Amino acid sequence: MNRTHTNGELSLINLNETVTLVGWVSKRRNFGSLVFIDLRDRCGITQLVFDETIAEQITNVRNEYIIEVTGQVIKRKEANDKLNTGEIEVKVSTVNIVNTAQTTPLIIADDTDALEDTRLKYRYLDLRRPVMQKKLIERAQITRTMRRFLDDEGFIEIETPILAKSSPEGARDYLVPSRVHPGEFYALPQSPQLFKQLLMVSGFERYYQVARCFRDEDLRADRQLDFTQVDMEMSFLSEDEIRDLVERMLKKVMKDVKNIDIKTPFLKLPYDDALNMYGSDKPDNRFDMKLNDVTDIFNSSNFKVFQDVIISKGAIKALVAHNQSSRTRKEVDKLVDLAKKNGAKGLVTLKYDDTTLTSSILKFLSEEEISNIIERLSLVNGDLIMITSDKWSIACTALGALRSYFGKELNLYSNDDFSFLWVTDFPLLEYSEDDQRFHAMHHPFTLPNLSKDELDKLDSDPGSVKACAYDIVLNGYEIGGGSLRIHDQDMQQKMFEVLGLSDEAIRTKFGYFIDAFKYGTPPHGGLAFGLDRVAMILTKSDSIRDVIAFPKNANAKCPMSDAPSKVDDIQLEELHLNIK
RNA sequence: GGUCCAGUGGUGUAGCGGUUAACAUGCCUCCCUGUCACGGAGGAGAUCGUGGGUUCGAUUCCCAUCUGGACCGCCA
Repeated sequence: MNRTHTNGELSLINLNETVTLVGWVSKRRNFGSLVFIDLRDRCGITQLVFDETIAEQITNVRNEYIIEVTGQVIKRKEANDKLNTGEIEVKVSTVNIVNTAQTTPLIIADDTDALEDTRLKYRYLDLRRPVMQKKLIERAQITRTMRRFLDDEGFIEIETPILAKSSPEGARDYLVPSRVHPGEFYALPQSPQLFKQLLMVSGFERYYQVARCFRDEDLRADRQLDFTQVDMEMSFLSEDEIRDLVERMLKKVMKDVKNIDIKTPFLKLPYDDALNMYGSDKPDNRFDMKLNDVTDIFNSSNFKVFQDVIISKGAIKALVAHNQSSRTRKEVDKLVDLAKKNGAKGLVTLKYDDTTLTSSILKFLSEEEISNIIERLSLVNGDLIMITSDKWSIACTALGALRSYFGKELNLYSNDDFSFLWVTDFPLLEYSEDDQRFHAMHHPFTLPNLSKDELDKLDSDPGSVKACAYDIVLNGYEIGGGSLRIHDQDMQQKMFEVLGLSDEAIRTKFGYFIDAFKYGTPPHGGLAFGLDRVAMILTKSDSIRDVIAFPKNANAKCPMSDAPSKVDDIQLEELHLNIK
């Protein structure tokens, strides 16, 4: 096609030029012998004018037809300042209908009224909407900027296998049956973790990959079955050096993609502080409203609930919401439900009006406790106080959920703000009541923050050991995480033991990995970004699905292609599979 | 696995024991030379997700089921 311009670029500079445009008919406005058509392509919209000499030729043209037109660029009588091309229009002299279109099941416009289910079923039409195109284009800009930055910093882009070995620690694996080896399976990678560490053993020093990863777990607004990580690994760098490099990369991304200058270095918040202050290991610090610890106030409380927690060495945490004391019983009950949903056994609420505390539990509290609360929480009239008591981490996260709720409900932050921070000093291990053993909080290759002669702490008090691990958080989302890795084979062996893996299990699952460490493994570490989440936040989308071209729905299905689907018996037979 | 919410013309919603099932938009026909969410006149289009129950009567109430969404569990 001989188009001379896209639909987003013509302006008064092109006045009187003869141009040829192609595109989709976005809208037609008919005045009988005078017709306007908004012609759309990925670059924008240009208004076409058909006068009485040619209007007849397009009487059958409908929305989403593709037409090719040639005409003269003329100045509009009245400009449309909503369009880049709003000062001009093209007076059409010849028109060619390139293709017709049925009426679309959804309106191809930014403010379509279709529900997401319909949009996903006709995703190819949904993606025609300029707003969706902008999101995917912005995502591509993010990836491009990251690639360029990493290339410039001496990173090598290396692809690792999609068909890999199953290592059932962590998320559930997607399995792929082997035709050649009956009864054996590949696993799709949850991340390229082991491969990238082996690339460090190989001596590439700096690796990255825009890697597809797969986890067979239930979906959420910010979680898909297959997703993309910008995966990086580096040798001979300290934690601080890695974080510095990542900060420079994000600074460049924010500048190139959003034209926003962000401040570096980012705030570094140890895990314990994040939980204590924000009730989350991925705090949104665009607004303040911090949690308060009030455990000591109730050290000798007569209130049974608090007593029990004191005895079991739990914590009592309080959250204060200003100007919320007028909430109705029903509204407060909603808050209690929200706290319970997030792990709390209950929630005590108090109101502070006319310099007086009121609450259903007031009768259990001493004068001293009451005055201590007022002082500790610096209460002012109109405050609503929420207190919960439990195991430290549960008390924190339950109130953290309430904090998030208020942040959103009361518009305590602006969506134009982008607040990055690091969460550091994660616990190395967390105890699983279900399995009666410790699990790696990050993964089993994370370097414990211990000197070599402190290693016995892994046996004596494993829960207290911190990891050389760090998450990068943006506006309350974990957008990336990483760690220094174990590079010493004895240490790695020790880790596996602590995690309760038998020698045999270690051998079959990670034998090749352990072996590699015998041949001179450099100190190394890295980080992986959740590209989808980064794109979601930067494009101000509500769901990760908006920045993925063809996502699955919450039920792990593709409404468009209907995947997953049944397969032929012959295929199953070839794969030596029987479906029960 | 669990909790909550929603299924009504193509699309998005209203109605919530008796309605000619309403509105917006889209679609079709006609009129219109300055619109850009064009305007005007007319028209077609819905077994109210499915199955059962209560009732003289169910789109409306109840139960089950299916579908979709949010969240919890889960996501090293």
